[in-house]
Amino acid sequence: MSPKSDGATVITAPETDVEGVDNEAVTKNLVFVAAERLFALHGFQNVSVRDITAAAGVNLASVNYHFGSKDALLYEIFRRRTVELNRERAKKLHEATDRHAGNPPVREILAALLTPPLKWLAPDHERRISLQFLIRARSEGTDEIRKVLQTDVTHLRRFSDALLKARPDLPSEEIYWRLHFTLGMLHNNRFAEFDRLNVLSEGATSEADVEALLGRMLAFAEAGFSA
Amino acid sequence: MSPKSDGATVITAPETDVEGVDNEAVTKNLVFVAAERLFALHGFQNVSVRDITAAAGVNLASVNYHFGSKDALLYEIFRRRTVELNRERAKKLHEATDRHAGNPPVREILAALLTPPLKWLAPDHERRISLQFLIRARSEGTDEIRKVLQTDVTHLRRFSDALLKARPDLPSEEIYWRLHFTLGMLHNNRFAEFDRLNVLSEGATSEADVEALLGRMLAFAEAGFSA
DNA sequence: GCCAAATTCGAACGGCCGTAAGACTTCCCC
DNA sequence: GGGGAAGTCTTACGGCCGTTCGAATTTGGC
Repeated sequence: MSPKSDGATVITAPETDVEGVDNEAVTKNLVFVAAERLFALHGFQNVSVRDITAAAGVNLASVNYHFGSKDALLYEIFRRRTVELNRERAKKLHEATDRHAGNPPVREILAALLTPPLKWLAPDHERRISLQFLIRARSEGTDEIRKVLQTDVTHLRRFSDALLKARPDLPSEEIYWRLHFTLGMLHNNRFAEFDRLNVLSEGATSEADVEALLGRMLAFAEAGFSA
Repeated sequence: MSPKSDGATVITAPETDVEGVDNEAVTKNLVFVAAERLFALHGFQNVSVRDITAAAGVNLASVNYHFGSKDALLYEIFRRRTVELNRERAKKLHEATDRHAGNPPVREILAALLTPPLKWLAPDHERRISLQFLIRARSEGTDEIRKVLQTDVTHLRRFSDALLKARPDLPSEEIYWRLHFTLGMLHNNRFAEFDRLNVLSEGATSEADVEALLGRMLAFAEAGFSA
């Protein structure tokens, strides 16, 4: 990506802290934020350590000093954002469970799964770029990330269990497949796919209204589960 | 990917011809088949020209001699497989249109869109690896591929037009969004995602039965369009 | 204000990459 | 069977990559 420009090459006001507060200007945080942004926009393989440190305005050796390696940096960003996103989802699922005496309907379960990432997608949301990062990391990440995605399904199981309970009439495999389909819909929300959709619809579709998008996705997925 | 092994490192019986017949052992075809396979399994960036030529059992310079560059090789594979897949889809859509006096129902349109790629997904289908290649190339490809995907929507428009006609009651934007969702479901059919699903379902799901998978996807998507 | 630890810095190393140059071989047409 | 084109081979070039090293600098506790 070297020949390209990036708007602002130096991150002046990162909105994310690495460990606590008052470390906005700390090198480690500058690297974290710049790397997340560049990985999300251009992909892991297309961004070099030099690109990251240049964008962050720090020394080349910073990545290896603070994170150990480029791979470890990617993994740390991935881990933190995943935890953050899944915590929001789990909280929503928990609330829905409380609201419905331990057995929420399909729509509420799907809402708990889809609402947090779609909220992040809003144009002015501070996690907008993080969501793009997560989507990319899922398919372009390192072997370690891929292994974690395949191995650690504890978070996802909360949702499949809830769905199994909400639809005891369906064969369990059917539940898993429909969950798989729903996740496919979600992970298709990449900038590039939106651009393609906008060309196809000649501007009739706008992903800026995430509330509307969430409503459409929920309606589509819920109908799919009721098939 | 150099440290890894790949089962068979030398392609002995390629099932694809570059231009006509009787060129199974021709260098260009050996490169084409080996590259498609390696790109599909490991991704474009993780496969070097040396990996390809070694797997094909040909000289290092073959890629640049026959295709011009590594990028051009990727693009040629992408273009050929895309044309082939879209031809099958267009044929099915055309047949459905004939069968229904120019106005096929939603399910038949979706079947024309989904059946060819899902057929390719069958364990013994000769295009199984090609489909994985196409899915990967869509998100990991070069700038040129990404530009083509965004610019050339003529093929996709055949399907959106058919859907608009089948559901004139729906706002056009709604049609485009639901088509976008359906494509998301389709593009989620990667080996890695199947593995994850199998772990989650503890083996209850099997992607080997593509007929059943097609039926599930069609049912889910059709229900989504009927929401 | 001192000292040790933590951090930042400039510079370079070894390695793999895509590509090209040039010699050599094979093929095919006349 | 001779000659030119097409294809194959060896070799290496220039470049960017992730990482590391040792020196310089800053930081924080006393």
